Amino acid sequence: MKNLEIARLLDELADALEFHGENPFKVSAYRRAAKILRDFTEDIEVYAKEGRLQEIPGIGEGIAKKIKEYLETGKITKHKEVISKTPREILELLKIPSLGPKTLKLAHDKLGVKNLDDLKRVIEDGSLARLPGMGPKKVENIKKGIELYEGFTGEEKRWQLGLVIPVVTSLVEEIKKFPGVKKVVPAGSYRRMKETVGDIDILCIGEPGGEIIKKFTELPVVERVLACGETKGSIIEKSLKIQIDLRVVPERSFGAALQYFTGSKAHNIKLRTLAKGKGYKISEYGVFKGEKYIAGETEEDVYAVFGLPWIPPELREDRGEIELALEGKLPRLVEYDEIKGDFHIHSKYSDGANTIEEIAKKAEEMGLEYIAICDHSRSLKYAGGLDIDTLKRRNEEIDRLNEKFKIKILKGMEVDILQDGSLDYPDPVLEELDVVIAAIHMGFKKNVTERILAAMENPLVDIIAHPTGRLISGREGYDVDLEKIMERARELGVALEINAYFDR
DNA sequence: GCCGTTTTCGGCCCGACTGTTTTCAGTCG
Ligand SMILES: Nc1nc2c(ncn2[C@H]2C[C@H](O)[C@@H](COP(=O)(O)OP(=O)(O)OP(=O)(O)O)O2)c(=O)[nH]1
Ligand SMILES: [Mg+2]
Ligand SMILES: [Mg+2]
Ligand SMILES: [Zn+2]
Repeated sequence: MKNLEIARLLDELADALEFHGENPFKVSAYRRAAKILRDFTEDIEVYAKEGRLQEIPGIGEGIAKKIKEYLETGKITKHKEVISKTPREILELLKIPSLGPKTLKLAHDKLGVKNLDDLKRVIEDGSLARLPGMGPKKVENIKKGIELYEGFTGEEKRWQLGLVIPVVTSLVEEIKKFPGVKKVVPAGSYRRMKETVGDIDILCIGEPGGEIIKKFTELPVVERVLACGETKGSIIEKSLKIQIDLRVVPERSFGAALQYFTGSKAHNIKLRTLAKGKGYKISEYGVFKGEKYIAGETEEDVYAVFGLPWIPPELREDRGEIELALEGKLPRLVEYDEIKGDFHIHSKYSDGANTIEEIAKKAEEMGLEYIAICDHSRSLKYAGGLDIDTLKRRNEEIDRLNEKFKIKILKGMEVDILQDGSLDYPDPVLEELDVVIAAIHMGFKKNVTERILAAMENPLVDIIAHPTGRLISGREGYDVDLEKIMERARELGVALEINAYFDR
């Protein structure tokens, strides 16, 4: 699939055009198209072949032509042209916080800055600070930006959602203790439950101009203060070196502000444009008609002004959710309280963190009806895979615990699919189990589709674990024909796992 | 560059923080 390659080129074209001072709306149009391609789940080449590119909102005549050109020739002439008159390393410098396209262009035109070393030189010799509109403080901020930039390694840094949860939870508790704070909630990509987050966004109710932001920037977890104003502040947090943005609004704006701060940006722009068309204005302070405040206390109120139901944050990506909401056709999402059990739990017998008893207790507290303990099988040595005797002992322990607990504890295993497609235990061992998950953990490149298909043919196999094999910010998925696997799984009644662990 | 039951031209979301300004530009959310 060439979606990502094309997205990268369009983004680079946008950066270069912006550097050269092109119309900002044109620049946005390229960026928007790049994002659409990056989020596109189908192969753009198929769309191109069928002549349907312009059916995609945000892709018009010009960009459709460029996509076709790339698919046919492997390049985009316009991109080549613009890049050829742009110094090779200069666009990279746009990643430096507080250095944007205008300043960069100025430094390039007036001082001949072409790369990071040039930039550092004009900072040190004072020439950057003497340019019109520049001054010592701006230069100091760019200098700090360079330090941050050199701290990121290579690509834009993002954090797995599960890794930031403890930081967010404890921070929210800290902020709740500030005087004058009524409510504190996480927003941004964290609330939208994205796989990874680029920062942490937190909203609170309080009086603007109070001490809240100042206190936030003085917390012990603060490594560096990036901004500190009346209604918002930004810091870098010590343990993860992640940026945290705090926004403060009054109570009557809480819903509008939560809507704004939850995003996504594209969702906000779509909603605000819709409002504007109907003669309203939406900001983080509320919905307004002229000067008049119409709504803003809750998110429901804000959406309701436009005849929309409340839209779950997980859907707010401008991927058609606003159109569906308008038609009253939003999909119903599975809620936590609908989850009846968990089929994939590792215990201390293999690489889990807890004993089966501890797990059962916790699961009962969570209101689950059943759990399946599915430890790793014997070949997976690095994850404490169980030999047949240990498995037997573990099963006996589960029998004993089932007498003690109300919750049903199932005997399961996550059995490795070996290189030849056979399973890691003989059938008589599998027959002792209530649940058999089959999974590939070794040989990701070798005949994955065939091996999974072979494993599914065994009538003792109930579930295929993590069928894509991807690790979020770790590893591309297996080279696997998922459609083939889905088709056969349906025929055989084998379940395909949706693994919700935060790096899967 | 994209887009359109008020438009095929002329708009394109809206606001905070900072530094450099004497009324605003740049950067960011
Ligand atoms: N209306 C509007 N809202 C924005 C804009 N940029 C950001 N926001 C809102 C929506 C975002 O979800 C929210 C937080 O901004 P972030 O830059 O932290 O983005 P977000 O958390 O969505 O993604 P991230 O994982 O941090 O990259 O602020 C913008 O240009 N316009
Ligand atoms: Mg964010
Ligand atoms: Mg943010
Ligand atoms: Zn596994």
